[in-house]
Amino acid sequence: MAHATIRDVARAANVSIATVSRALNGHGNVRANLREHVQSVAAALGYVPHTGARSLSLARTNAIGVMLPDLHGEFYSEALRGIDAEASARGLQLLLSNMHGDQRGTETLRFMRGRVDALIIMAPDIDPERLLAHLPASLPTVLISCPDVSADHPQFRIDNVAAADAMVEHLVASGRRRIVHLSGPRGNRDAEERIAGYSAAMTRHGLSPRVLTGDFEEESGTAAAQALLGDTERADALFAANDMMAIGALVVFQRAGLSVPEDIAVAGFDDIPLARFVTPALTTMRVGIAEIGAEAVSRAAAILAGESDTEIRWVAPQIKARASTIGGAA
Amino acid sequence: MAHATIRDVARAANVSIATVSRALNGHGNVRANLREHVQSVAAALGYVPHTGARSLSLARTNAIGVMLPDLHGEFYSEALRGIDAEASARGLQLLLSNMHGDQRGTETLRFMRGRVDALIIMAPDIDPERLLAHLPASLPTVLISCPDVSADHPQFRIDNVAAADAMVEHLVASGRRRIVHLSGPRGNRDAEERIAGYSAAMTRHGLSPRVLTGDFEEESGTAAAQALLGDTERADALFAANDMMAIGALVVFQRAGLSVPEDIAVAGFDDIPLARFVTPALTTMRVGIAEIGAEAVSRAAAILAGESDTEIRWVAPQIKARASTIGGAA
DNA sequence: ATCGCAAATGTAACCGGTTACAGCAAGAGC
DNA sequence: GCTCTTGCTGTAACCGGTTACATTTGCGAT
Repeated sequence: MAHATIRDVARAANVSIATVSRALNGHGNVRANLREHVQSVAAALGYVPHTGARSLSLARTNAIGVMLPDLHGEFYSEALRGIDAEASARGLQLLLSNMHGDQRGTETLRFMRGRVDALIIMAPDIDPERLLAHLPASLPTVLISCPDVSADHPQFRIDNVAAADAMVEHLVASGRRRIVHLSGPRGNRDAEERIAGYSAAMTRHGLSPRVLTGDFEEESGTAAAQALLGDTERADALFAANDMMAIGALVVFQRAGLSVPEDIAVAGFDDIPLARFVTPALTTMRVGIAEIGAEAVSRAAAILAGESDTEIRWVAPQIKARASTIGGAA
Repeated sequence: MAHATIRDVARAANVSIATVSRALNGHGNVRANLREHVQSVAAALGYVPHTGARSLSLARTNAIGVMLPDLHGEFYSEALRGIDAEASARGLQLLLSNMHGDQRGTETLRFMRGRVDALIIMAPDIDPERLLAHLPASLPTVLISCPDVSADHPQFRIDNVAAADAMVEHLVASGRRRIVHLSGPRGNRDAEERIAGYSAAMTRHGLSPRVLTGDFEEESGTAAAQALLGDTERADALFAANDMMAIGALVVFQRAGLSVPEDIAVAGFDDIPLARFVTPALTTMRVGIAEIGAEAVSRAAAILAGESDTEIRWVAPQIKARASTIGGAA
């Protein structure tokens, strides 16, 4: 049996649809016993309002669209967790759409029009023109770690340059010299900035930068570590641009009989939950992506409430120095 | 500026809204050059169809509602990842709604009516009457690990009893006798069934069951391990009802100077990605929740395509014996 | 030029709600 | 008893699309 509509309720209760709407939405100007009658009829029919229709006439959906690259690995899952926590606290639903690496993904943004009140986009490796072309005109949109496409949108930007620089400082301070960087994919904003910060710090210390290119997946950490094992003069530190690559490398080093951090230090980036649990615990830069996600929802909600916000909010990652870089497992 | 509507396009192109609709949706019966004209006008105006309105008249949303307990910990994140992968492969969007432990969460199901074509519900600790009361009548709904409320819905059920039994067998086979079970919260279906399987196997071997009650969170693993450390005759194996509790306990044991698995074996349940990475790697039961999530989407899609499906599909977890229970770190 | 028919286009109803405005009844004030 | 308010209820327009059906157009055949 199909769902009952407001007209079915009106007919069964012998009132007009306007009255049903008012009675069920608590609009005050309905006689008390009539209101109760309508409510009981609605309950008896198992009436549930059609949210789609409702939001069409209200021009309000109580939903936020979320666009992420993918859900692989803990990083974006953590982001989504933070978004979700804040959204449900505010009674908002989430409409999810992942780009899965392919640039076509932006087109799914079109399908969000009319279904959401605001948008949260996290897309570090999207083509700027593409993003700009698909960015909806009349929808509050919070950008997290996206290319610079507009000064009109509230943004979160991670200070990758300073953070990567700080990580090199940490490694140099603990006596490392041959520090290799395993980067994320070219074209990814976070990846490029981390390379820049790494290179600047290396150069400042008179060390020569060496960058291997990875793709943020565990396997590319595995591959990079195997490559390093073959070197005649082996690196004494590997700084990976995210935690999963660092962990992939860590496992390979240990399996090859090297001890971490004595033979080689390993550091990551992001501080995903997993980082604390590997042995030795992984040194990394804490980004706090779940908190950023939650805050993004708050900013979107504030804009919906009428505030204006075009601020670029900078996030400064914090170093988490753990056993994978600081020797003497004291 | 507000978004352009189909009427704006029609006016600007000097045609009727019907023609615009047909031209943009590729309905064939539009003169070729008129179609192009309409398309260029639409592009010039930055017209994007209002998906909400579209799905109201089509009675089709191309979205699936997903209801999970929460996104804490990797288990449900993995489930969502599987669901998401299959959904985007099929061009479906996901509308997310978490219950966050409180039973009120089911009410958010109401807000899904009219917004989604089908529903996937994973709710091992929901009150059956509540679930039944809020289960929408006319929406394909796939249940994963839910209480028995209906024979009319496609379901996935995890064979927790057999799996917990098998884990006890594994521990007994490796010489353990004082095997303690750290359960999930009372009222949670998975938790109760794992207790049952554990108890049955223990009794069969003439061993006395001992169950500590946890809540599936890491902290309750920590607490349980601390409690066990105080025992005079200490347990020689801890079988936790999920991986996070097992890992919490593992850390405490090691910090207290015990060696795992020599002094005490530790086993979990779920095989979350993290389980492979702790040291020693965690023995666990692989549920394959991401695959289940993906399959749930496929079943929902099949029902939407007209198939009928009221099958209860049983999932048999596979044991992953790793170093946390099998001695001799060979 | 006229007719017939197929193809293209327009008109209007519909999806399921909300709400401005109109209508109506009852009570207050004279 | 009559008018004026006040407050409840109903009618109908609207949100932005789709599409059945009616109408117009274009073209070939006569």
